[in-house]
Amino acid sequence: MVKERVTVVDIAHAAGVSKSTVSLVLQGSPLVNEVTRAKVNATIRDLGYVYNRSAANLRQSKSKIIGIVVNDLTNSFFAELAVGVDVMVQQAGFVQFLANTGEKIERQREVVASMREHGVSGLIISPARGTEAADLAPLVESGIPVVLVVRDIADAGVSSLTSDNHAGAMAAVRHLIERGHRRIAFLGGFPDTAVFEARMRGYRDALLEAGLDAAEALVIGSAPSRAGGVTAIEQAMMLSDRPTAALCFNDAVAFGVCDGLRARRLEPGADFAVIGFDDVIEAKTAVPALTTVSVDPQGMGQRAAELLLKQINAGKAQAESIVGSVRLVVRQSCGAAVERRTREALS
Amino acid sequence: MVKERVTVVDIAHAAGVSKSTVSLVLQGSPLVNEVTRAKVNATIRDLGYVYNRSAANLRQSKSKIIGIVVNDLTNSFFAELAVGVDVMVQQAGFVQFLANTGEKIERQREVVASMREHGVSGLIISPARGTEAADLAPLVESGIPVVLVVRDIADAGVSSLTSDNHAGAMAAVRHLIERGHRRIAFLGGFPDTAVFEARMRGYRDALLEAGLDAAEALVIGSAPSRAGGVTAIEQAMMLSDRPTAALCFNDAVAFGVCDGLRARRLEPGADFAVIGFDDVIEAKTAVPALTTVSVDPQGMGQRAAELLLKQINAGKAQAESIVGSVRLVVRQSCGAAVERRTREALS
DNA sequence: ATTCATAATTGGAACGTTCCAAATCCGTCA
DNA sequence: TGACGGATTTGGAACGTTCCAATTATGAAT
Repeated sequence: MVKERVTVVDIAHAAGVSKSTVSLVLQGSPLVNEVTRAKVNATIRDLGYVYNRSAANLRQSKSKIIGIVVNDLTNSFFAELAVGVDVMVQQAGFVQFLANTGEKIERQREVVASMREHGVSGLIISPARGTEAADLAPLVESGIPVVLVVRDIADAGVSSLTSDNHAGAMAAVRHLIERGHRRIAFLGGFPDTAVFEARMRGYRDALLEAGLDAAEALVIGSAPSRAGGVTAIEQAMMLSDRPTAALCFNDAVAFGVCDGLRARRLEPGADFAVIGFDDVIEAKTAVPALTTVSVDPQGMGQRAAELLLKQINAGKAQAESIVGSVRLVVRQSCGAAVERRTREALS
Repeated sequence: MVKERVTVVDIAHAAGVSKSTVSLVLQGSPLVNEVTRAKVNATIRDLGYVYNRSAANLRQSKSKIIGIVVNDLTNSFFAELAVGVDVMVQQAGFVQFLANTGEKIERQREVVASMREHGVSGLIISPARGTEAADLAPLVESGIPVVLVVRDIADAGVSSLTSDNHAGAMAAVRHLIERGHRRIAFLGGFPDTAVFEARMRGYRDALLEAGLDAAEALVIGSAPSRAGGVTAIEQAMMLSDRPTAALCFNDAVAFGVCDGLRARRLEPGADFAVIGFDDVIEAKTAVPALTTVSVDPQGMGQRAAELLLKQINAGKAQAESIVGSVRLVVRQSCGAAVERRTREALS
C-alpha cells in the first residue's frame, strides 16, 4: 500500500544512465543528447517519478516558493490582490504560500517565521495594522527580498508598491464638488493607518482647494468593512448638518454606506452621492454601479509579483518605492447633483 | 552583506554540545537536560538561527505543509473557506500552500503537481468545474490524504466534505411557499455541477411536495456571480408569468438578483422575495439583510482541515464522506408575503 | 569501590538532489 | 593510425537535518 518513493537513481538505473544525466534532463539542460533525453523522460513517466523539491532546495538553497501574507483575505480587495500575485508567480514557475494575518501582528510574526523556515525566496506583505519597521528588521537583514504592498512602512528599507491615495481621494472629492456638493463626508477606515491618513489628506486638500472648510465631524472612522460602512453613515446622518455626499475609505465601506442609506429609505446615487475606493470586482455590477477610485487590485498583485521576481533574479536589487497611479471611475452611485433632489421625475 | 547560513552545527559548536543535542532541543525532546536546553536556546537566539525545513523534510519525508486549491478565490465564499482552513492548519503548526485555479482544469493539474513536488502532506481541494475521478487518480494512488470540499466527485475514493444542498434548498422553498408564493424561480449557477444539481432537486422536490408544478422556464442558470445574478433575474422578469420569489444558487447570485430588481425599481424583500445560499459574511449586513441557507464557509474550512489533519496523523484513514447540515437563516430579503404588496403602509 | 540502572549526550549514516571536475565517446584531421 | 576537440556522460562530494546505536555521565545500591 505504502509506495516507495521513486528517486532519480531509480530512474537512472531503469534508463541505463547515471543520476547526473537524469538530473540534467530534469533541469532541461541542453547538454544532454536528444535520444537519451527522450529515454529518460519516458522512464520518468513510466515509474511515476515525482520531483523532490526539498532535496533540490537543500542543495541549491534557493526555492521556487514565494510567500504572500495579507492582513484580511475576507476583504475581496486582498483576495483579488492574491489572485493577481498567483497568476504572475505561477507563470514564473513559482508557487505561493498564502497566509492571512487577520490584522494580528503576532500571527504575522509567526507566519513570516514559518515562511522563512520553508526557505521562501521572496515575500510580498500587506502588513497588519500597526506593523513597524522594527518588526521587519530581522527579515530584512536576512537579505531575502521583500515587497510591501498596499501599506508602506517608513524606513523599513524594502521595496513597496502602493497607490496614489492622496491624488485618488482628491480627484473623487473634486468630482463631488463639481457636481455641486458642499457637505461631503469621509467615511470609514481605521484612522491609525497610513492609507487612511493619505486618503483623508486628499479629501481635505480638495475641500480646502475649493475654499470649503473641512469640518472635523464629517470624517468618521470605522472598520473598513461593509458593516463598518453601515455604522459610519448612521453616525453621519445623526449630524445636525447632514452631508449630501461621501467619499468612502474603500469599496466595502461604500457598499455598507449604500446599505445604511437604504435602511433609512434614501437611494444611493439619487438622494446621496457615494464614492468608493479600490474598484473591487463587484463595483461594476452593483446597483447602483459604484463610482470609485480604481486601484486595480489584481493588477497591483501582478505588479507586486513582478517587482519581487525582478528582485529575486537580480540577487540583490535596490529597494524601490513605486506608487501606482489611480483613476476615478465614474459610475452611478455619485449620480446625484444636489439640486436634482426631485428624483420622482425619473421613475 | 550576504550572510552565511547558520546551521545546527554552528549552534552546536557555539554552545559546546553536539549537533544531535541541538536537534533534540529543536524537536522539544524531553531527553535533554534543562540547563543544556536553555544554553542551546540562548545561542539559537544569539546567532539568529533559522530552521531549515527543507533539510528536515528530506530526512523525515513528512512536511508540515498542506495544500489548498480552490476554484475561485474571488468568490468570498471560497476566501472565507480558505481563512477557515488557515486558522486550523496554522494552529496545528502547519502552513498552507494556497492556489487558485479559476475553474481551469489544466491549471489545477499544474498546481497539484507542484504541490506534490513540494511534498505537501495533505491536500484540500475544491475541484474546478468538470474535474473527474480520473484527474485525481495519480494523486490518490500516491497515498497522500486528500479531502474534497464543497464539490464531491463520485468514485474518487477520497474523503469529502459537502453540505446538505438538497435539504437546504427544500427548506428555503418551503419557507417561500408558506409565505404564500406560488411562482418561485431557481436562479443562477452552472447547471453542469453537482452542487447545482442537488440544490435544484431540493427546489423541485419542495414544489412537488406542495403540489405545485415546477415549470422548466423558472430555472435559469448563469455564472455563479453577482453579475450572473443580474442577468438571471432579468431573464426571469421577461417571462410572461413572472415569479414572485426566487431561491438563488448562492449569495453572490442573490446579491446580483437584488441589484437587478432595483434596476427595475423593485425592492427586494418587499416586492420580490429572494433567498440566497451560503451565508457569506456580508449576508447579515446587506440591506435588506439576506435570507439564506447557512453553510458557514469558514466553519466548513475548519472542519475540512480537521478532517485532513486527522487523516494525516492516522497515517491512512478510511475515506469518509461528511455532509454537513445547513439551516435556513431568515432575514429580510424574503420578507414579502405575496398578498402584502402594498408596502407603502410600512414607511 | 564496584555494579547497575537511568539520564544525557554523541558520532556517523542517511535522505534526494545538484554541481564540479574528470572521464568517455566519436567523428575529423593530419 | 593517433591526436584533437567538441559533445555527452559520470562518480562523488556536498547541502542541513534526523535517527539509530552506542557512549558517557550521574547517582544509588551493594
